[in-house]
Amino acid sequence: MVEMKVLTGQRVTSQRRLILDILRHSEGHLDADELYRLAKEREPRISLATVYRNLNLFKELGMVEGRHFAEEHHHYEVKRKRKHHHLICLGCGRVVEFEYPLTRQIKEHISRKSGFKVLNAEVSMEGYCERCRKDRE
Amino acid sequence: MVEMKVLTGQRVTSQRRLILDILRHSEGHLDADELYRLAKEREPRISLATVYRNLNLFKELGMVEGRHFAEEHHHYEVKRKRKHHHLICLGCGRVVEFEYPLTRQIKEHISRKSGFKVLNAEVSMEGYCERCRKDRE
DNA sequence: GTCTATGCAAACAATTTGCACAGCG
DNA sequence: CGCTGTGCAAATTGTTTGCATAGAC
Repeated sequence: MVEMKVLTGQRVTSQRRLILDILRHSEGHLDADELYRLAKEREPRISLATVYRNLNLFKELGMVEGRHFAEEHHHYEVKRKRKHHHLICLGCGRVVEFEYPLTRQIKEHISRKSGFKVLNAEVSMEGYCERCRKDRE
Repeated sequence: MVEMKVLTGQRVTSQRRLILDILRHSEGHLDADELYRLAKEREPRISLATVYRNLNLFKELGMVEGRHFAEEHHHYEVKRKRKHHHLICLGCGRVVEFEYPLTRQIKEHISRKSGFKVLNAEVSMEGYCERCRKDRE
């Protein structure tokens, strides 16, 4: 199982396969509880503790990232190769991803000014999505 | 008291003055607990509930913003006029602010592509600060 | 004096942990 | 068949709430 390559040393259990599978097919933005709900549909005996334990494991292994968006949105997403940013709708809470090459120049500028070694840069934008914008009129 | 102007309708209590004062003099990045600790130094009878209640009040009034940085950093900061971004040190957790004019072009580009009405854009970068970088060698 | 804000303790919500058993390797 | 992962329930942590009293206006 190719996707399990990262689990070296760790055991590949049905629960772990299930959790990863859900994350992979979920457009990437789920909180622990939604994930638990979805997992129970397929495997009713799974426990919430297992979901948390494995999310933490996957984070440590670098397969999954936790994100804390503005107020009350703790999400998890599978790491992908292409770096992407986030758009958060203030109306419905929906999170949309977008790609944008955050220019090397910005990072270099900041590194120079701050003394930080910048590894990672992420933009998040807030606003209203098309649907919510219409609803607000 | 000029700084209290925003508290229209609300009462100006010693606790509220204290909390705002601490936030204002703290370089802006504190979590609820640190704030509580600092407040108790000056006013030992203050309660944690009061800290939370007032942080929420200040947020509603738009005087203070809550931020959730990568893993386990729920901070509050007083809103200032100049828009700024954040640099988070993966070593020591320190948060440093920087200014950078996030060009209107980026926002417009995104708005067009996504249908979102973008109100707000923020960059956060992760890396290692000068000190931690040296420690890691 | 009235009515909002506070302290305290109890309630809640989200996440973590201890233990005995299940099941991967 | 040994040892890691799981389910369950209890523990912990972060935040909110109800109630009687203090104190701003």
